[in-house]
Parts: sequence; C-alpha cells; structure tokens
Amino acid sequence: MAKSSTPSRERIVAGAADMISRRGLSATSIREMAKHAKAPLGSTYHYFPEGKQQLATEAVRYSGEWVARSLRKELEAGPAAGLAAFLALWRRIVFESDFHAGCPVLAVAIEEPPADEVPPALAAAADVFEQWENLLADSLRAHGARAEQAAQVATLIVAAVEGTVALCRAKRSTEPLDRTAAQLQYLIAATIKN
Amino acid sequence: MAKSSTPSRERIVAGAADMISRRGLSATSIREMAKHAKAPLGSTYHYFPEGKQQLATEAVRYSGEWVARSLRKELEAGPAAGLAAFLALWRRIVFESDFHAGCPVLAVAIEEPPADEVPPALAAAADVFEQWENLLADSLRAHGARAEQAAQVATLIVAAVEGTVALCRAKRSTEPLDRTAAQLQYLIAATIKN
DNA sequence: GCTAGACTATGACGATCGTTATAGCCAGAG
DNA sequence: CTCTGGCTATAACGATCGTCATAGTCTAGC
Repeated sequence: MAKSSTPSRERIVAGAADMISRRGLSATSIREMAKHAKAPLGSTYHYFPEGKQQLATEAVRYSGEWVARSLRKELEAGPAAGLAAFLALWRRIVFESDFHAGCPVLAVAIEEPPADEVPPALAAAADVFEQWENLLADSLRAHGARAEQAAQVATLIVAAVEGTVALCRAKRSTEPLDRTAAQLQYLIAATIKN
Repeated sequence: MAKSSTPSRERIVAGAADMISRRGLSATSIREMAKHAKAPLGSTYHYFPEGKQQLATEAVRYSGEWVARSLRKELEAGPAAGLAAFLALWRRIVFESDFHAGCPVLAVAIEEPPADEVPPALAAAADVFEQWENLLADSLRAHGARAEQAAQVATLIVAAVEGTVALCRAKRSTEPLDRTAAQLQYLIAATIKN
C-alpha cells in the first residue's frame, strides 16, 4: 500500500487537533491520539520524533491553516462576509460536537510554558492568531478602513470569537455567538464606512 | 491556634485558582495545589471531600466573585469606568505573571466534560460568565442603552476580554489588550449614547 | 528474489496521577 | 485530667503518563 486514502501522518495530526480542542493539550495523551487515529503508538514517535510538543505544534498549524484557508476564501466577498463565515465555522464546530469541541489554538495558548522558555507549540499558536488577524485587517484596509482601526478591529474579532466559543461551551448554548455576531457585524459596517 | 492569618481552606482555594489559571485544570495536580498553599495533601481531602472537582468548583467561584466585586465597585462610575477597570485587572494579571497566568474560569470552561454530564466546575464557570455579563449589561441599561443592545455588548466585552488575555499570553505581549481596549471603549460610548 | 528502509508491534522504564486508609497530633470543652 | 473532634502525617492502591528500545513485518526498487 503506497498511500492509503488519508495518510496516517495527517490523520494523526488532524485527530490530535480535534482532541486538543476538546480536552486541552495536557489532558490529551499520545496513546489516545494514536488510538483515535487508528495508528499504533510506535508510529507517533516515528512520524513525530520530538514527541508530544512536535505533534501539538503541527496540530496547531494544521487547524490554523485550515481556518485561514476558509477565511481567505470568504474574505474575497468583503470583510462582512469573511466575518460571517468565521462565525459560522466556529458555530458549526461547537454545535456539532454538542459543545464539547472548541479551538485547539486557544487550548494550546493557555498552557503554561516552562519558565523562560517558549515551547514551539505556543509560538505556533501566536503565529496562527497573528495570521488570522492579518487576513482580517488586510481585508478591512482594502475596503477603506484606516490602518490602525483595521488592526484593532481585527484583533477584537479574533479575540471575541475565541472567547465566545468558550462561553458557548460553558453555557451549552450558541446564544453568546449570536450576541457577539450582531455587535461585530455593526462594528465592521462602521469600520469600513469611514 | 484558632485561626491563622489566612485560613488554610481559603489559601488552598486561592492558590488553586492561580494554578488553574496558569496550567489548566487537568494539568494541575492536587498534590501541587496543596504544596503551593503550604497545606498537607491530607487537608485538601479533609476540606474538599468530593476531591478535585469540588476544589475546582470553589476556585472558579472564588475568582468569579473576586472579579465581580471589583467590577461592581468600578461600575458605579459608569460603564466606561467599569470596562477600564476590567481591562486593567486582566492586564495586571497577565503582565505581572510574565504572561503565565490567565483566567481560571476560561481554563475550566474549555475542559471537556464527560458525555451527557455537566461537572459542577463547568456549571460554575457558566454562572460566573453570566454574572459578569449581567453586571455590565445592567450598568449599560442604567445609562440609557436598549436592553438587547446592552446584553449583546456585555457578552461581547466578556468574550473579547477572555479571548484577548489568551492572545496576550500566546504573543507574550499586552498589545492585543491595547487594541481591544480601544475598540471596546468606542463601542461603549456608542452604546450608551443611543 | 533480495535487500533496504519505512512502518508496526510489544513491552518496559520511572514518574506522577486521584483517591483512600489509617494512625497520630493537639487544642478546647467538660 | 480526660476526652472529643478537627486537622495532619504517611503510606499505599491501581492507573496512566511520556518516552524509549527492540524486534518484527512489509513493500519498492534493483
């Protein structure tokens, strides 16, 4: 078998991202990630010789890129459409997992690093947030927003959506997403108008 | 010794809240919480016979009430002052911990619950978020905001601040807080004006 | 067909987890 | 003084953790 329908390595990364988004990094064991991807434990150390940190780093980048792709595509129709897609994407993840899944990037971002050291997974999380913000900010600027305003609004959107997903999980309801959605839509409309 | 300067029980809860805000719930062991509070391991099971879940629940409520107190007090000077205090409080926690600490309520909120069951700590997190939102929404309404708008803005503020704290930790910078602060201030000004 | 190298199978290592049990201490009430 | 009850001390339980080592299987290219 040269290549199975989805290669083992990618299945492991995608599965790891899903599990991390639910339980957090430290509560997700390598054994469970392997089992979830129907891969043997030995394979995880074959594909990711640096161990858990490497796997976490790749999982963060994987979901980061996945979201960025969607964002990039929908932003072609303008910032408001991009925001709507961004919100819909997270609503779907939260709702379809029965409020069990969230954002793996956030989950990794709030793990405490060892003193005076920055683990690669945490650095990857920072990069992913930055990328999402830049996509939104560029689109806002392209539609007439002032540079500083665009940056501020982009950061607010990313932060608010991440926080709202957490609120939804705690309350087992998508209502927080509805509320922030309404306000963020006003905000975008006001931002690209001046 | 009838009562030490700070009672053991409260020291354990406060310490647990701090540790959970840094490492997350599942990465924080009861042994470490006891050691951090200079209390014996046996004492934690004496004060919290339901074990880790109970300790986590009380830690969430403890920090929830602590933030709510500050919020309640500063909101007396109006929504804008309340928001400023809310932001300053989190900025202080993030900065003074060298970007290691965050919000323990968020940390508990994103832990996956067992299927069809809601652990008390998760329910407590939902309550705390609700309480913060209500404090902000009431203040907004008292200053002329429409009821629905007030609720939406309050949810957005709580979610955005929680998310921004996570962004700051990942990026090891307080700049995200500056950006969201600016936008949330505009938003409050616009909300209580109509 | 054979060999090299990618992948898997299996088991073990020390460490730490949540939790419990049991015995001991030690202040304050009687 | 004795005794009771809140708190501590200590050790242990099985389970699971991240990681590593070793031997085995299988396939692609010669």
